[in-house]
Amino acid sequence: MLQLNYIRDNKENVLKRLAIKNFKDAEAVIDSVIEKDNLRKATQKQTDDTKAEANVLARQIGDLMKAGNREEAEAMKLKTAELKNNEKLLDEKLKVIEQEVHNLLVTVPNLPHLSVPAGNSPEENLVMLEEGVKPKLYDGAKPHWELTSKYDIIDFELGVKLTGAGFPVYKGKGARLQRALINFFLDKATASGYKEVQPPILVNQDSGYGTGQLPDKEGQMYYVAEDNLYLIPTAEVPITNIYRDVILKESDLPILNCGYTPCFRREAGSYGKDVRGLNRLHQFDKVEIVQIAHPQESYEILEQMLKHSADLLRDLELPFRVLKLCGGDMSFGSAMTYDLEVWSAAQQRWLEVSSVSNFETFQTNRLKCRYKDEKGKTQLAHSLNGSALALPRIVAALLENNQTENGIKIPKAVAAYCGFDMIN
RNA sequence: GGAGAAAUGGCAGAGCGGUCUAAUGCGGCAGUCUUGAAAACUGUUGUACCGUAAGGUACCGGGGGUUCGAAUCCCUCUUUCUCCGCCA
Repeated sequence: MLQLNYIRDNKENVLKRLAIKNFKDAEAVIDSVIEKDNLRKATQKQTDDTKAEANVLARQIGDLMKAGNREEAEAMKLKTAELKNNEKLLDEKLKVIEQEVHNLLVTVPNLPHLSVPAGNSPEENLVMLEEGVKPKLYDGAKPHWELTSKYDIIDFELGVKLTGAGFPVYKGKGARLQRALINFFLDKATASGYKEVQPPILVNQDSGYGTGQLPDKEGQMYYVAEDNLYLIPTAEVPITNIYRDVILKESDLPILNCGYTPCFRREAGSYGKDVRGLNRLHQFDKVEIVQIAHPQESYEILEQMLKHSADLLRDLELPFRVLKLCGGDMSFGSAMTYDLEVWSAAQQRWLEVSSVSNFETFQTNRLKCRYKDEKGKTQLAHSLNGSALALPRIVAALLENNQTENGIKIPKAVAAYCGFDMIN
C-alpha cells in the first residue's frame, strides 16, 4: 500500500512511475484517492471538534456535580443530547470514508523504480546475465517426469491417490535429495549472515493482509475455514510478518532472516506440457531470504540478495540467466524484481527458480514496520525478499541436465549433503 | 475439551465512574559533577490522525454497550496463567 502523503506531495512522479507498470486509469484513481482523503480530513476535523466540545461539557458537569450543584448539572446534561447524536453520526460517517480511502488505496500497485523498463509481457523483460553452458544431451534423453518414474524417485500418481494432482510423493533418493537441497540452501544462507527461523505454515488474516496476499490474491491460498487460517504460499508471509507493528532501532538494520517452509498454491488454471511434472505444483519446498532494510541501502541489498541466489546456481552447476522484470510483469507490490531462471535441457526452456524483489515501503506501510532515525522520528523501513531457492524446478533441471546413460549425476556441492553422487 | 484467575506505556506495577493530560520504580536519552567512567543529582522519555501554529482527537488486549463522563461498570471475542482431562 502506498503512503497517502507521498501520493499527495508527489502526484506527477507517482503517475510517471505507475505508467511504467501499465496501471490503467492511474490519474483517475489517484485523483479520487486524494479527493476522498480531503473529505476524510474535513470529516475528521468536524468529528474532533464535536468531541472536544462534548468533552468540555462533560468536564463542566463533573465540576458542578462535585460542587453539589445538582440542578445546574442536570440542566446541562440536556444540552449534550444533540452533541452526542452528532458525534455518533460523524463517527460512523468517518469510519465509512476511511474505509473507502483504504479500499481505493489498496487497488494502486507499488511504484516501479525509475530504472525498471516499461513493458507489458515477459518478452519485454531485460536479460541481465546469462551464464553456464547448456548441456548437450545424449540421444534418448528424457524430460524429468519420465526420469522420476524410471528411477522411482518422485511418484506423481501416488500423490494423486493421497491428495490430488500437484502433490507429488518423493521417494528414496528423491526424498533424500529434497532434504539435502534444503539443508544446503539453509547452510549457505546462514553463512551469508541470514538468521534461520522456522515459522508456522498457517497464518491468520492479519498476516495475509500484512504482506499483501489479501485481499487481492485470496483465491490463490488454501484456506482453513474452521479456524480462519491460510496455508502460506511462501515463507515471505510469516517471516516478514514477524516485523508487523514493530518499531526497530536504526542500528538493528538491516535484519536478515531465512527460513525453509513448504509452500502451498492453489493456482487453478492451465494444464498441459508447461505444467507437467515438477514445473508447477500445489505444494513445494522453498528456502526464502528476507531483509528489513534502511531505505538508503535497500537497492544495494537487492543486488546482494540476487548474488546470493545466483551463487547457489553456480554451486549447483546449472546454466542460468538473470532477468530484470519489466513493469507489467512485476508483481503488484514490487518496486524492482529480478528473476533467476535455470535451463532445462530436456524441455529446452528456461524455468523460473527464484524471484528477488525490493518492496520499498509498500509492505512495511501496511505492516507498520518502522525504525527510529537519528532524530528520533519513526520512518518506514524497506522490505525485500527472494527465493534461495525453490526446489522443484531446480530438481527438474538437475535431473534433466545431468542425465547420462548410466544414471543421473549429482553436483558435488549437493552430493556432500545427499550421501550419494549418482541416481541410478 | 472442562473449571477458575488475569490482560495497563520498553519492562515491572498502581489506579477499579469525574484535573488519568495514567502514580511509582527500573530501563533509555540529555545535562550537572569528574581527567574519564561509575555513583549521585536534575531534566526528559508512547503511537496515530487533524491543524501554519497554539492546540485538538483517538488509543489502558480486540470489538460492542451503559453513562453528561469509562483504564475503571456490562456483553462478546482473543490471548496468557493455575488446576483437571487428552496427547506427539
